[in-house]
Amino acid sequence: MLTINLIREKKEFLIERLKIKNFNAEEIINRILLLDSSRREIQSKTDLMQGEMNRISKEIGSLMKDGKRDEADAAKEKTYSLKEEIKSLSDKLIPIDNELRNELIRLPNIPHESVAPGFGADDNIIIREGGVIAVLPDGALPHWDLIKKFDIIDFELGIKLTGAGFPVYKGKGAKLQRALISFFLDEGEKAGYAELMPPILVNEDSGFGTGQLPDKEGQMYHATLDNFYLVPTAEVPVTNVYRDVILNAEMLPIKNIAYTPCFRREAGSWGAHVRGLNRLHQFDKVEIVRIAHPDHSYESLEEMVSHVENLVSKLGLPYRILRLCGGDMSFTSALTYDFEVWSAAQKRWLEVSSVSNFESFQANRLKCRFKEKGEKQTRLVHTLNGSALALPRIVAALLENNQTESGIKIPEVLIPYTGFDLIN
RNA sequence: GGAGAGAUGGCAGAGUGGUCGAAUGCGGCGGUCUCGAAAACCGUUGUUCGCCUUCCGGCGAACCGGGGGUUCGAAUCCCCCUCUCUCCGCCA
Repeated sequence: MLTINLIREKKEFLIERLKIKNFNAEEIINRILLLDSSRREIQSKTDLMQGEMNRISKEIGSLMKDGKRDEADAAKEKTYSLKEEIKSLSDKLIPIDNELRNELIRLPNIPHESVAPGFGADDNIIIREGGVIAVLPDGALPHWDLIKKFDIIDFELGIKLTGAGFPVYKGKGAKLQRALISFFLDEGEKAGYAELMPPILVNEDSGFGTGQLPDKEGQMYHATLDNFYLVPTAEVPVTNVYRDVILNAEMLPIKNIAYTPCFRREAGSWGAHVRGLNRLHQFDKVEIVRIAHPDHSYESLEEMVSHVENLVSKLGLPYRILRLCGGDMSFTSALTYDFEVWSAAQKRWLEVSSVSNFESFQANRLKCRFKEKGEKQTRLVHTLNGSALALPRIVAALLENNQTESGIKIPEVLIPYTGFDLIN
């Protein structure tokens, strides 16, 4: 959610910038400014009247104390009409406040100045590539055949237990999951991220804080009996740790890392390219989250990108980093880098991480602020997060890229975690 | 699941209708003292909104779990909701 101050001060700038996200904000912003000015007008009036009311009430109090009943009664007379006016004014304020809020949450975050215009994946800009794209031998298999061949992930069994998109990991497949999670967490810890293991069910306030609610509720599984949502990413519980919190500037940046399973309904997004591990309803992911000082959040973003880059290169996967164009960025993001790894048998790039700076957009919803030492004024923090990393497509790429005649070779860095160096 | 108790400022904890935004203690910040520190003493100490102000700031309103009500006036009375704790039951 953008702050009302920014909208008041930089209307034209906002309208221009939001065009980069292919969003026409003019109408909404005009409506917001109109609502805002009537809100303030009513607020000023009611404040004045309420002040008068408070004065009279105090007066009545002291008159009563002095036993001047008649004068007190006369003062009471004065309050009746005043009270009615206040009531009718504040009744007017309620729908205005509600509409203002509803309009405010419809505005997407403004893209960073480096974000290029565009409509989709084709307009994203490759900013860096790394690793070597291996040439596979004849007869190389896509990962959905490999997992059957080695019996390490069972989709049919998952369908029996739950439904499509809930695979069962078996044997070395299960152990590979554990190994990757531990590896990612350990690398994060080395880079100074403090680990959290949060709940994977969250309440409505948390869903609102990070921007999943109210608009994207169809993407989350909803436990209606208790009104909890299954987390689509650890971003939700971890970022909400800092909801309604005022931090000291010296505490920034806060760096957290968390592993959680992630649950996504993916309603309507099933189509081509979703075979095997490419898209699941439940998957594992390690997420890094930062709460940063607004003056330094882009340094944080760069550090997070380097961290993720380090992970994929340690795993020996060919990768590329994209800066998303305006049209491909999420509603809440100001700048997003996507990481893709090369899937040798599918011959396509698979997205394995998305690292974003939300600037103060989430912080404003979360009411996460900080105070500079000695300052009275609070400011909104910047929030950032990134996958480091999401497992399924990493596994897909590892299986496909590392297949040999004798089996699938485990990357060097994972062997201490798996305890084996070959899946065969 | 059954029975009871409670929710007050960063924390602890008073306050049952009239200067209560809220006693007191702790903590935090500033100062005195000190070579320095501790102790002691003095001062200060929340958030949001609105109006005014070039800055510092000033004035007003709201906030005592959330929402509604009674009243000239509510932390205090009434109703609803949420959450927490204790005991019993069940249980990884």
